[in-house]
Amino acid sequence: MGRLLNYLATGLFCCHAVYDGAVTDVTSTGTATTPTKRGRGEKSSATIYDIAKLAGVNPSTVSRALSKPGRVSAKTQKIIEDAAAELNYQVNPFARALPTGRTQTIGLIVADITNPTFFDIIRGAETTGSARDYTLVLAESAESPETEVTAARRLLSTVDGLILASPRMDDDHIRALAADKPVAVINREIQGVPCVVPDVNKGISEAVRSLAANGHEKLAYVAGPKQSWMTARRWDGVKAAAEWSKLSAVRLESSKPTVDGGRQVARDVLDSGATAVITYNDLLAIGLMQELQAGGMRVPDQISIVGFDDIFGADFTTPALTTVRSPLGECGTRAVTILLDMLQGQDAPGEAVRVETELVVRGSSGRLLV
Amino acid sequence: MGRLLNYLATGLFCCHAVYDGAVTDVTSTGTATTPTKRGRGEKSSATIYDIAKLAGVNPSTVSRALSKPGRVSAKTQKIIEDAAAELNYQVNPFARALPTGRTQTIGLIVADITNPTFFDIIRGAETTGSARDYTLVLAESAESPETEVTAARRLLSTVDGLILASPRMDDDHIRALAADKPVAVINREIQGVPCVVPDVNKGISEAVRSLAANGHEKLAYVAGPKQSWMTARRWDGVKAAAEWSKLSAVRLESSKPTVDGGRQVARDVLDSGATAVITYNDLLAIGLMQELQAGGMRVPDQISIVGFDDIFGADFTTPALTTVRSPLGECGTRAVTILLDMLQGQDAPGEAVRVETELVVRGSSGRLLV
DNA sequence: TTGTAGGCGTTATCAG
DNA sequence: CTGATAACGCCTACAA
Repeated sequence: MGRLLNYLATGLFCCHAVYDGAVTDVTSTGTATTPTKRGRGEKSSATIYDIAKLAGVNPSTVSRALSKPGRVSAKTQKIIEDAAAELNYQVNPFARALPTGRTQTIGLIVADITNPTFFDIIRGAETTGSARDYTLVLAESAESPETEVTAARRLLSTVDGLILASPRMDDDHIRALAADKPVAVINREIQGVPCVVPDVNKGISEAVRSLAANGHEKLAYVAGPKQSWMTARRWDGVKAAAEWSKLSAVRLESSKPTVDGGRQVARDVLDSGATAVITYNDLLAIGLMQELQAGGMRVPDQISIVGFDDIFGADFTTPALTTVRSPLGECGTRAVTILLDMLQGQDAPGEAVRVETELVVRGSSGRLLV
Repeated sequence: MGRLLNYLATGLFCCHAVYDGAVTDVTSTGTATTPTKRGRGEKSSATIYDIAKLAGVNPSTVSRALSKPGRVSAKTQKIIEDAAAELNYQVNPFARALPTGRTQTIGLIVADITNPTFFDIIRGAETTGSARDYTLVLAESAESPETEVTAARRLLSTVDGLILASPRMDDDHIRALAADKPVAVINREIQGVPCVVPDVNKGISEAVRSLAANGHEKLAYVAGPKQSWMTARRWDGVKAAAEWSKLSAVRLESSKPTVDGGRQVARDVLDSGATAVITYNDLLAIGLMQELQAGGMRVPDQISIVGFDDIFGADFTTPALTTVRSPLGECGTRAVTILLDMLQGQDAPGEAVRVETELVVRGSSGRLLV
């Protein structure tokens, strides 16, 4: 029954009119040597056949003129363009995609649309994509590896290339996708697949050094989701930098990488005795800070907090959040660029593209006032 | 030259292999009565022809079995499904879209991806869309009416329905789009087009009443972009509520509806002598609050600030922002629902769908301490 | 340079 | 219930 309604609904589409007409035509002409659809008063978009008729040339010539200018005499070119303009012709992307395989779209899959981390990536991708005339198709995996593969497979068949932001599925799945069509990965490094990865080391060592310089000796790292490739990288970075700066570092787990998760981990942070905390992301940092402040702690006098990413809103807090900024927007941009370059035949970059992270010092970190 | 590269790039696509083979086939068979593409070892997705061959039935039967189950005998149905599974068949959405007109996608155009207001809308739309098996296609208009029409036209030809969030183009353009395909508008009301609009009155009157109850007598409204339909509605609401509560209300202009714009308008706010401010959106409120606090004002003791929307991060500030919440996510959801219902043949709702706004009292508003 | 004639994968019509 | 077969709109060898 849903089906029926579904079917009737096509009445809303312009092309339905075509059908009605086409049927009549066929019964009368038999062999449709003249695929001419005559004017159904409506707006139902014009085809290259309409243009051809109006310009007095063959449809194929129209196709050539419109898709690869230069393969047609300047004169007919103009005639055709004028006709196209007059009918305000628009290519039918689907019809073009069929023989061509190209859709002028790129897909982006994010783990969680709710997470502001991805906002910048989305924006970066949309902006640089549409600058090169590509449309962005968005999907979310809801942090589930399974949903992610499904969504990826579905998308992959409709787009020219796919971007996976912080993917949760395993490496092999990703490689399988990449074997089909150009794929770029953000926030994770996978051999043989083009990746854009913030290089956490610079930012982290800046952060740890700054903390050490401010008299901190005991550091805690609040980790993110276990499946996250990044949470491990960041912890590695923190460990290494701490060692180098002769700080002790302890790793704490969070239930989820959100403001709420941050609140919940406050107890553990306190118990750990650390005077400085670096969190897996800004959300955790913000939640943690709120909870600690609510408990009477003074930030940064008694405890310093450093977040990660510099998401939208990180500077809304009081004190504003010190954080290791990942150029998320740039990641989106770079990923799209890589994809489009591959689409033009260029090789994928041999190894992961690294974008710099940097410490953004704001109010939530500073000297320890015993 | 870019063209050439472009062309070569198709080698990356699975379907290129089909071409190579097809060409060979044609030269040998002449009339392609057997459109059979034989196995090109690759993964290049299977077609209903492959299934048909494997199942020993006609392609058209496969099509029926797969698209509208029930029009085929239970037995063959199963055979076909098994075959499809074995070849892990996936429909080609483009091929399907061509005769059908349906693409299983809906488009969403936002004025500014940068603006967190839209994040919730995007999320709501993506979520409820994909729950009903629709994919979201995203585009931005960069606040420009022209870009918006262009993007809209381009999108419209590729999607089943279109959502316009806070559109900047004029009513007639929108009606024209709506005449072609189902269109839903968020944050603006247009006769004859399905709209989802937060009903500001409830939230605003709550806000103004609360302000009045706290001893405020002079109110300022910081307006948003001139082209924004909403900025006018909100000002209307504020004026009316103020009158009702016997407050004086003055309208101030902002340069842009951002944190920065909020900072810049601080001077005017001070000069106005108002002790309470309602801003067009949260961003303005946050910027304004930061600037006032930087200048030594105490919020809310000396001045109360009320934002609009309750965007992500509105509660990161100190004091947390009091704001009139618009259920943006719900707007996205509702818009998609309307669209999909229309796609199923239901009528568009006769008049604008109103979603409730409500005052969220947090720390930035309160009693005036002279 | 332009016209001719398939074919891309699906759906839909019309016989059987 | 199932098989042919013609569209859908566009692209591209190949021939003229």
